[in-house]
Amino acid sequence: MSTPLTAEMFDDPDCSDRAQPFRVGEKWTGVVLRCLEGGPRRFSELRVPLHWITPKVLTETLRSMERNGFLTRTVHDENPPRVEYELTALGRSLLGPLDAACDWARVHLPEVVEARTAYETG
Amino acid sequence: MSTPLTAEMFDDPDCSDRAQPFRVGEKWTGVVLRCLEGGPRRFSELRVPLHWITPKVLTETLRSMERNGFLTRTVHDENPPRVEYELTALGRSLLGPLDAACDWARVHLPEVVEARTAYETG
DNA sequence: CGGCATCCTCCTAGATACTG
DNA sequence: CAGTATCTAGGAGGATGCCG
Repeated sequence: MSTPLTAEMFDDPDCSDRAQPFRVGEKWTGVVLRCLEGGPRRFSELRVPLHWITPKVLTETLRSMERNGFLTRTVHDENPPRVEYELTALGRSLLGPLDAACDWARVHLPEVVEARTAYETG
Repeated sequence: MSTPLTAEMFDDPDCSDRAQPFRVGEKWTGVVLRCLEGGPRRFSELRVPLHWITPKVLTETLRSMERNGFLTRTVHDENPPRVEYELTALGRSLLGPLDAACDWARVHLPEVVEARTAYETG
Protein backbone atom coordinates (compact mmCIF):
# COMPACT_ATOMS: atom_id res chain seq x y z
CA MET A 1 0.00 0.00 0.00
CA SER A 2 1.25 3.44 -0.86
CA THR A 3 0.84 6.57 1.21
CA PRO A 4 -2.48 8.37 1.02
CA LEU A 5 -2.74 11.30 -1.35
CA THR A 6 -3.12 14.80 0.04
CA ALA A 7 -3.85 18.14 -1.54
CA GLU A 8 -0.49 19.50 -0.44
CA MET A 9 1.42 16.81 -2.31
CA PHE A 10 0.42 18.40 -5.58
CA ASP A 11 0.43 22.00 -4.53
CA ASP A 12 4.05 22.34 -5.60
CA PRO A 13 3.92 25.52 -7.66
CA ASP A 14 6.64 24.17 -9.92
CA CYS A 15 4.50 21.32 -11.17
CA SER A 16 0.90 22.35 -10.58
CA ASP A 17 -1.25 22.86 -13.59
CA ARG A 18 -1.70 26.54 -12.91
CA ALA A 19 1.97 27.28 -12.70
CA GLN A 20 3.31 25.74 -15.85
CA PRO A 21 2.60 26.60 -19.45
CA PHE A 22 2.44 22.92 -20.37
CA ARG A 23 -0.72 20.92 -20.26
CA VAL A 24 -1.32 17.28 -21.01
CA GLY A 25 -4.77 16.95 -22.48
CA GLU A 26 -7.41 18.74 -20.47
CA LYS A 27 -7.02 20.51 -17.18
CA TRP A 28 -6.57 17.65 -14.73
CA THR A 29 -4.87 14.97 -16.82
CA GLY A 30 -1.34 15.85 -15.74
CA VAL A 31 -2.15 15.74 -12.04
CA VAL A 32 -4.00 12.44 -12.43
CA LEU A 33 -0.91 10.96 -14.07
CA ARG A 34 1.13 12.00 -11.05
CA CYS A 35 -1.47 10.60 -8.68
CA LEU A 36 -1.39 7.19 -10.34
CA GLU A 37 2.38 7.09 -10.73
CA GLY A 38 2.79 5.15 -7.49
CA GLY A 39 0.12 2.53 -8.18
CA PRO A 40 -3.65 2.13 -8.55
CA ARG A 41 -6.01 4.52 -6.79
CA ARG A 42 -9.72 4.63 -6.07
CA PHE A 43 -12.17 7.22 -7.30
CA SER A 44 -12.66 8.96 -3.97
CA GLU A 45 -8.97 8.80 -3.27
CA LEU A 46 -8.28 10.82 -6.39
CA ARG A 47 -10.66 13.58 -5.39
CA VAL A 48 -8.45 14.65 -2.49
CA PRO A 49 -5.34 15.87 -4.32
CA LEU A 50 -7.60 17.40 -6.97
CA HIS A 51 -9.03 19.75 -4.36
CA TRP A 52 -12.36 17.96 -4.15
CA ILE A 53 -12.98 18.15 -7.83
CA THR A 54 -16.63 17.38 -8.53
CA PRO A 55 -17.39 13.75 -9.40
CA LYS A 56 -18.67 14.80 -12.78
CA VAL A 57 -15.40 16.44 -13.83
CA LEU A 58 -13.28 13.62 -12.42
CA THR A 59 -15.38 11.07 -14.27
CA GLU A 60 -14.98 12.99 -17.49
CA THR A 61 -11.23 13.19 -17.03
CA LEU A 62 -10.85 9.50 -16.19
CA ARG A 63 -13.13 8.35 -19.00
CA SER A 64 -11.15 10.44 -21.45
CA MET A 65 -7.88 8.97 -20.25
CA GLU A 66 -9.34 5.48 -20.37
CA ARG A 67 -10.51 6.10 -23.91
CA ASN A 68 -6.99 7.15 -24.89
CA GLY A 69 -5.55 4.01 -23.34
CA PHE A 70 -3.69 5.88 -20.60
CA LEU A 71 -5.32 3.99 -17.74
CA THR A 72 -7.56 1.04 -16.94
CA ARG A 73 -10.74 1.05 -14.88
CA THR A 74 -11.32 -2.03 -12.75
CA VAL A 75 -14.57 -2.66 -10.90
CA HIS A 76 -14.16 -5.00 -7.92
CA ASP A 77 -17.39 -6.81 -7.14
CA GLU A 78 -17.59 -6.01 -3.45
CA ASN A 79 -19.83 -4.18 -1.03
CA PRO A 80 -19.29 -1.29 -0.75
CA PRO A 81 -18.23 -1.07 -4.40
CA ARG A 82 -14.58 -0.48 -5.20
CA VAL A 83 -13.27 0.88 -8.48
CA GLU A 84 -9.58 1.27 -9.13
CA TYR A 85 -7.74 3.23 -11.78
CA GLU A 86 -4.27 2.22 -12.87
CA LEU A 87 -1.84 3.51 -15.45
CA THR A 88 -1.14 1.44 -18.54
CA ALA A 89 2.29 1.23 -20.14
CA LEU A 90 1.09 3.90 -22.56
CA GLY A 91 0.05 6.11 -19.65
CA ARG A 92 3.43 5.63 -18.02
CA SER A 93 5.14 6.65 -21.22
CA LEU A 94 3.63 10.10 -20.71
CA LEU A 95 5.58 10.58 -17.50
CA GLY A 96 8.79 11.22 -19.44
CA PRO A 97 7.61 14.29 -21.35
CA LEU A 98 5.66 15.37 -18.30
CA ASP A 99 8.88 15.35 -16.30
CA ALA A 100 10.54 17.40 -19.02
CA ALA A 101 7.79 19.99 -18.70
CA CYS A 102 8.05 20.03 -14.90
CA ASP A 103 11.81 20.36 -15.08
CA TRP A 104 11.45 23.29 -17.40
CA ALA A 105 9.04 24.97 -15.00
CA ARG A 106 11.31 24.37 -12.03
CA VAL A 107 14.17 26.12 -13.79
CA HIS A 108 12.50 28.84 -15.81
CA LEU A 109 9.34 29.81 -13.96
CA PRO A 110 11.09 32.57 -12.03
CA GLU A 111 12.08 34.13 -15.36
CA VAL A 112 8.45 34.10 -16.47
CA VAL A 113 7.33 35.77 -13.28
CA GLU A 114 10.05 38.36 -13.73
CA ALA A 115 9.08 38.95 -17.36
CA ARG A 116 5.46 39.49 -16.40
CA THR A 117 6.40 41.99 -13.73
CA ALA A 118 8.64 43.86 -16.14
CA TYR A 119 5.88 43.87 -18.76
CA GLU A 120 3.39 45.41 -16.38
CA THR A 121 5.86 47.91 -15.03
CA GLY A 122 7.18 49.16 -18.32
CA MET B 1 16.52 34.73 -45.11
CA SER B 2 14.80 31.50 -44.25
CA THR B 3 12.27 29.69 -46.37
CA PRO B 4 8.70 30.96 -46.32
CA LEU B 5 6.29 29.28 -43.97
CA THR B 6 3.46 27.21 -45.39
CA ALA B 7 0.45 25.54 -43.87
CA GLU B 8 1.70 22.11 -44.91
CA MET B 9 4.93 22.50 -42.96
CA PHE B 10 2.99 22.23 -39.74
CA ASP B 11 0.37 19.79 -40.85
CA ASP B 12 2.51 16.89 -39.70
CA PRO B 13 -0.01 14.91 -37.67
CA ASP B 14 2.74 13.86 -35.29
CA CYS B 15 3.36 17.38 -34.08
CA SER B 16 0.20 19.33 -34.81
CA ASP B 17 -1.75 20.63 -31.89
CA ARG B 18 -4.77 18.51 -32.64
CA ALA B 19 -2.87 15.28 -32.74
CA GLN B 20 -0.96 15.37 -29.51
CA PRO B 21 -2.22 15.46 -25.96
CA PHE B 22 0.38 18.00 -25.00
CA ARG B 23 -0.22 21.69 -25.17
CA VAL B 24 2.05 24.60 -24.37
CA GLY B 25 -0.06 27.42 -22.98
CA GLU B 26 -3.05 28.17 -25.14
CA LYS B 27 -3.99 26.61 -28.44
CA TRP B 28 -1.47 28.14 -30.81
CA THR B 29 1.59 28.74 -28.63
CA GLY B 30 3.35 25.52 -29.60
CA VAL B 31 3.03 26.13 -33.31
CA VAL B 32 4.20 29.72 -32.95
CA LEU B 33 7.31 28.46 -31.17
CA ARG B 34 8.01 26.19 -34.13
CA CYS B 35 7.39 29.01 -36.57
CA LEU B 36 9.91 31.28 -34.86
CA GLU B 37 12.50 28.58 -34.32
CA GLY B 38 14.33 29.53 -37.51
CA GLY B 39 14.43 33.27 -36.90
CA PRO B 40 12.17 36.34 -36.67
CA ARG B 41 8.89 36.42 -38.54
CA ARG B 42 6.31 39.05 -39.41
CA PHE B 43 2.70 39.13 -38.31
CA SER B 44 1.23 38.24 -41.68
CA GLU B 45 3.85 35.61 -42.23
CA LEU B 46 2.72 33.82 -39.10
CA ARG B 47 -0.89 33.70 -40.21
CA VAL B 48 -0.07 31.27 -43.04
CA PRO B 49 1.03 28.20 -41.09
CA LEU B 50 -1.70 28.90 -38.57
CA HIS B 51 -4.31 28.31 -41.25
CA TRP B 52 -5.22 31.96 -41.58
CA ILE B 53 -5.93 32.36 -37.94
CA THR B 54 -7.86 35.58 -37.36
CA PRO B 55 -5.73 38.62 -36.46
CA LYS B 56 -7.49 38.90 -33.15
CA VAL B 57 -6.51 35.40 -32.01
CA LEU B 58 -2.95 35.73 -33.32
CA THR B 59 -2.56 39.05 -31.53
CA GLU B 60 -3.80 37.51 -28.31
CA THR B 61 -1.39 34.62 -28.64
CA LEU B 62 1.60 36.82 -29.43
CA ARG B 63 0.81 39.33 -26.66
CA SER B 64 0.52 36.50 -24.17
CA MET B 65 3.87 35.06 -25.24
CA GLU B 66 5.44 38.51 -25.14
CA ARG B 67 4.06 39.03 -21.65
CA ASN B 68 5.62 35.74 -20.56
CA GLY B 69 8.96 36.77 -21.99
CA PHE B 70 8.93 34.07 -24.70
CA LEU B 71 9.34 36.49 -27.59
CA THR B 72 10.02 40.12 -28.43
CA ARG B 73 7.95 42.42 -30.63
CA THR B 74 9.90 44.88 -32.73
CA VAL B 75 8.25 47.67 -34.71
CA HIS B 76 10.35 48.85 -37.65
CA ASP B 77 9.56 52.43 -38.56
CA GLU B 78 8.97 51.98 -42.24
CA ASN B 79 6.21 52.36 -44.76
CA PRO B 80 4.41 50.02 -45.05
CA PRO B 81 4.86 49.16 -41.37
CA ARG B 82 6.81 46.06 -40.43
CA VAL B 83 6.57 44.26 -37.11
CA GLU B 84 8.77 41.29 -36.32
CA TYR B 85 8.47 38.66 -33.63
CA GLU B 86 11.53 36.82 -32.39
CA LEU B 87 12.12 34.20 -29.73
CA THR B 88 14.00 35.14 -26.60
CA ALA B 89 16.39 32.77 -24.83
CA LEU B 90 13.53 31.91 -22.51
CA GLY B 91 11.31 31.14 -25.48
CA ARG B 92 13.99 28.91 -26.98
CA SER B 93 14.27 27.03 -23.71
CA LEU B 94 10.73 25.83 -24.33
CA LEU B 95 11.81 24.00 -27.47
CA GLY B 96 13.39 21.22 -25.41
CA PRO B 97 10.25 20.07 -23.59
CA LEU B 98 8.28 20.73 -26.76
CA ASP B 99 10.52 18.32 -28.61
CA ALA B 100 9.99 15.77 -25.85
CA ALA B 101 6.24 16.07 -26.35
CA CYS B 102 6.56 15.78 -30.13
CA ASP B 103 8.83 12.78 -29.80
CA TRP B 104 6.29 11.14 -27.55
CA ALA B 105 3.55 11.76 -30.11
CA ARG B 106 5.66 10.41 -32.96
CA VAL B 107 6.18 7.14 -31.13
CA HIS B 108 2.96 6.59 -29.22
CA LEU B 109 0.22 8.25 -31.23
CA PRO B 110 -0.60 5.05 -33.13
CA GLU B 111 -1.23 3.36 -29.79
CA VAL B 112 -3.68 6.07 -28.83
CA VAL B 113 -5.55 5.71 -32.09
CA GLU B 114 -5.66 1.97 -31.57
CA ALA B 115 -6.90 2.36 -28.00
CA ARG B 116 -9.69 4.66 -29.11
CA THR B 117 -10.80 2.25 -31.79
CA ALA B 118 -10.78 -0.63 -29.34
CA TYR B 119 -12.74 1.44 -26.82
CA GLU B 120 -15.46 2.22 -29.31
CA THR B 121 -15.61 -1.32 -30.62
CA GLY B 122 -15.75 -3.07 -27.31
C1' DC C 1 0.47 46.04 -43.01
C1' DG C 2 -0.75 45.21 -38.49
C1' DG C 3 -3.69 45.59 -35.85
C1' DC C 4 -8.33 46.95 -32.56
C1' DA C 5 -13.53 46.80 -31.49
C1' DT C 6 -17.75 43.98 -31.50
C1' DC C 7 -20.39 40.26 -31.46
C1' DC C 8 -21.19 35.39 -31.29
C1' DT C 9 -20.71 30.36 -30.31
C1' DC C 10 -19.00 26.42 -28.30
C1' DC C 11 -16.84 23.95 -24.80
C1' DT C 12 -14.95 23.29 -20.18
C1' DA C 13 -15.38 23.47 -15.52
C1' DG C 14 -18.05 23.77 -11.67
C1' DA C 15 -22.39 23.70 -8.55
C1' DT C 16 -26.10 21.06 -7.09
C1' DA C 17 -29.03 17.24 -6.51
C1' DC C 18 -30.05 12.49 -6.97
C1' DT C 19 -29.08 7.05 -7.48
C1' DG C 20 -27.61 1.84 -7.78
C1' DC D 1 -18.75 4.27 -2.74
C1' DA D 2 -18.91 5.68 -7.22
C1' DG D 3 -20.99 7.59 -9.91
C1' DT D 4 -25.31 10.11 -13.20
C1' DA D 5 -28.34 14.11 -14.47
C1' DT D 6 -29.09 19.14 -15.01
C1' DC D 7 -28.04 23.59 -15.04
C1' DT D 8 -25.00 27.60 -15.15
C1' DA D 9 -21.02 30.70 -15.82
C1' DG D 10 -16.86 31.96 -17.95
C1' DG D 11 -13.43 32.01 -21.22
C1' DA D 12 -11.27 30.65 -25.67
C1' DG D 13 -11.72 30.75 -30.31
C1' DG D 14 -13.65 32.64 -34.36
C1' DA D 15 -16.30 35.98 -37.84
C1' DT D 16 -16.75 40.47 -39.35
C1' DG D 17 -15.78 45.24 -39.97
C1' DC D 18 -13.02 49.48 -39.25
C1' DC D 19 -8.51 52.22 -38.74
C1' DG D 20 -3.66 54.62 -38.66
